[in-house]
Amino acid sequence: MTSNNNYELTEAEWAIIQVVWDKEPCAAPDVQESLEKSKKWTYSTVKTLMDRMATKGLLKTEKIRNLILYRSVVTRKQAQNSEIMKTVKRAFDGAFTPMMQFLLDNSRMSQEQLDELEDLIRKKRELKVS
Amino acid sequence: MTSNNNYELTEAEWAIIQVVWDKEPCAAPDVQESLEKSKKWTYSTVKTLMDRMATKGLLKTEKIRNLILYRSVVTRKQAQNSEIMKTVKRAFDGAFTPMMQFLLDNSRMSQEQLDELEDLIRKKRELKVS
DNA sequence: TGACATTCTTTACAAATGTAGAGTATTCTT
DNA sequence: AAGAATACTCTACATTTGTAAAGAATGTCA
Repeated sequence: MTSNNNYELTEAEWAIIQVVWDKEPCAAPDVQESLEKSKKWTYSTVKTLMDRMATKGLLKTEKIRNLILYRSVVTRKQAQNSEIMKTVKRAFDGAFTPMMQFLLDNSRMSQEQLDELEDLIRKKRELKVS
Repeated sequence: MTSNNNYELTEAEWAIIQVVWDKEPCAAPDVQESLEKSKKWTYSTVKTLMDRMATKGLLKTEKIRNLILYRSVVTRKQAQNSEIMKTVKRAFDGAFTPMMQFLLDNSRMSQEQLDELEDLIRKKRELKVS
């Protein structure tokens, strides 16, 4: 596993790939429409972004007649992971626990969310033991 | 509290401000020396970055004779917070718990770290109750 | 006071990112 | 088949980010 496990997406790329994950395979006009509300990008803009993403290897394409279908290459999980890694490296000197701590200290979480979290920890523990 | 609670730093800016937090007030040559090992930036580069940061309001300056002292304007905590916010918004649709879950699932944490975490949760609970 | 050292200022330039217009090719519809 | 609609390609341009050279200003020391 010496693969390049790093997939950094820009802000705009995040917006795009979210839609792709949701609807792939999909064409550029689809994506443009989906984002019409939130971003106000023209077709041109979306298409340019998507093609750049394909060049970068974030998306792959398949041409069917006059239509180009896009699919994701990186999974949501991979992208999330890269994003978190970037943050923990930049802002927490690479240390996870301080980052978690920060999250706990600074996010207002409901009783239920705290329960959930404890549960997750418990499960993680069990995995470790077995 | 309608203040602009958003301080996004670039990669390079993170490197710089970490040093500033450590040694402020400090001058550009100091920072350059501190980063000599990790980054291989020339004085020019560092100085340019710092001045841009001052323009953006990330740092402030005070001129003493021929020396310009820099200080941080945003605290580490603020910057960390912005960084995390960015990630949670981009990659987790703004939802904290899924992000935590992701962290738990995907980071290998030691037994001790899990203990620590549980402890933090407990403390958080107590705060809520009281 | 002249030479050296230090720090600053100005300017520049390439790559990445965000944004999109104009024109072309293809397909559909009547 | 011609016009309308759709999707694509090519080109462009401003801003931000990373990186730094060249030269001016200031301070220091013999």
